[in-house]
Amino acid sequence: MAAPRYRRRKEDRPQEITEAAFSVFAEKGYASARLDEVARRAGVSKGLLYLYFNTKEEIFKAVIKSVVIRRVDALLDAVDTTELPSEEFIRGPLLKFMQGVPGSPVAIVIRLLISEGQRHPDLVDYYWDNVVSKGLAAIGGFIERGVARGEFRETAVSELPQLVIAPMMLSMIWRILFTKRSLDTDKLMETQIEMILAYIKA
Amino acid sequence: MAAPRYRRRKEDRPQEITEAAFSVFAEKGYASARLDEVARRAGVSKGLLYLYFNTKEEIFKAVIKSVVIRRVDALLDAVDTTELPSEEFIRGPLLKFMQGVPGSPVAIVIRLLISEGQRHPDLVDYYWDNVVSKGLAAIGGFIERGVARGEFRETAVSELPQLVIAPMMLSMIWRILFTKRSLDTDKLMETQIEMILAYIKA
DNA sequence: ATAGTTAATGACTGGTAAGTCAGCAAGGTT
DNA sequence: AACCTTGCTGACTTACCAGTCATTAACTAT
Repeated sequence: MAAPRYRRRKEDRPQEITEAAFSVFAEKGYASARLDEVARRAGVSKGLLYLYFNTKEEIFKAVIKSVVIRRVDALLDAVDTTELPSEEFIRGPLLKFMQGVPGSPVAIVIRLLISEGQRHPDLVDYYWDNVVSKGLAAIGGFIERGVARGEFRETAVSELPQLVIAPMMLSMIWRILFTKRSLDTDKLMETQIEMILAYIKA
Repeated sequence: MAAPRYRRRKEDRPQEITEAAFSVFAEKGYASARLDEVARRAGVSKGLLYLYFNTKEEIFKAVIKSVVIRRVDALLDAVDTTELPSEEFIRGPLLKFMQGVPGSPVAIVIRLLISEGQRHPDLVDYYWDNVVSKGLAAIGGFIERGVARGEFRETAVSELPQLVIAPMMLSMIWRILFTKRSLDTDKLMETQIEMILAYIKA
């Protein structure tokens, strides 16, 4: 007896589709991504996509959200529960976290958002609410905690946690555009951290 | 006698077309931009586009190049000819230049390159050669000059001029994605400059 | 004026890809 | 085994848009 031509796996399909879609969007961007290609990589027919999602845009949003949902909480928890002095936490776990971002799926999401954000403002809001605002608040709050403890002095950095992540952003863009040209992105971020610490230390 | 339906203006057309195309690409991105719309905004027929350019891609490249060609040289000249001490030049003209970038067409070009760069590597090379490598070399060389003069000490910053422009990159991305959320991008860049100067001053 | 040159038009074509749907078959039910 | 439900298929439809080209008309030269 022949193997069945397909298996019914209702539970697994959505994730398989979003994973395939992520890889296609990552390579092609939203507009140039072909749903036929998504279906092919997911090992299903194109029609099946439309049983789980209504439009290409809906697939896109599901992809973004599926990537965002993971990860961020790890950092937030660490910030809340760490026993380390502020300076050591910043030099250690925070720096390591930042250094991991440019090579992670988050970088691809950022690129997709930069490209398509204007036409999907609700997605941008979602990303803001779940990643950016939380992340910045965590870093900012952490610095303020250091100030309250007398470890740091009061500087503009308290209100500009973006300074901490700026080299991370540049590293992401660099990798997207200038893979060929070498740049020690780890050292870039490390140096920024050293500079900030030297600047704010009491 | 009736006004003519159109005027023949061979000299002006290419620029008019690239300006119209820039505005459409800025709003829609490359893939979603419609050449009918470009023609409409340029006040010409679609067929005319193809008398001056062979493909949509060629128009895109002309747009990028037309924006890049301007501007950069101003900074480079200033770097070469300034009489100011390094620290004052960095605090003054260099900071002002950087603060102007996120609101300029350069920011839109960056967005287009982030979106489309993977499929137009020659454009990325062009941008690298004419903007990024020159700009970074100028900043890096300027810092090294300060070191040579004894104004600055030797630090990792000499090999990482990207640190200077990182907040500028973040500011561009911020404006693209999070226009609604306020951020004092001028102060962000200013603080970074202060921090770097404090860090590298002899 | 007249003829010649070429900038410019706009209806058309061909290819492409999102989205549809009638039928099929996997797997459960009795 | 016969029947039913529904996950799944893939050929099809429809709309759109980059790129074409036969035609028109603005300008030039004589």
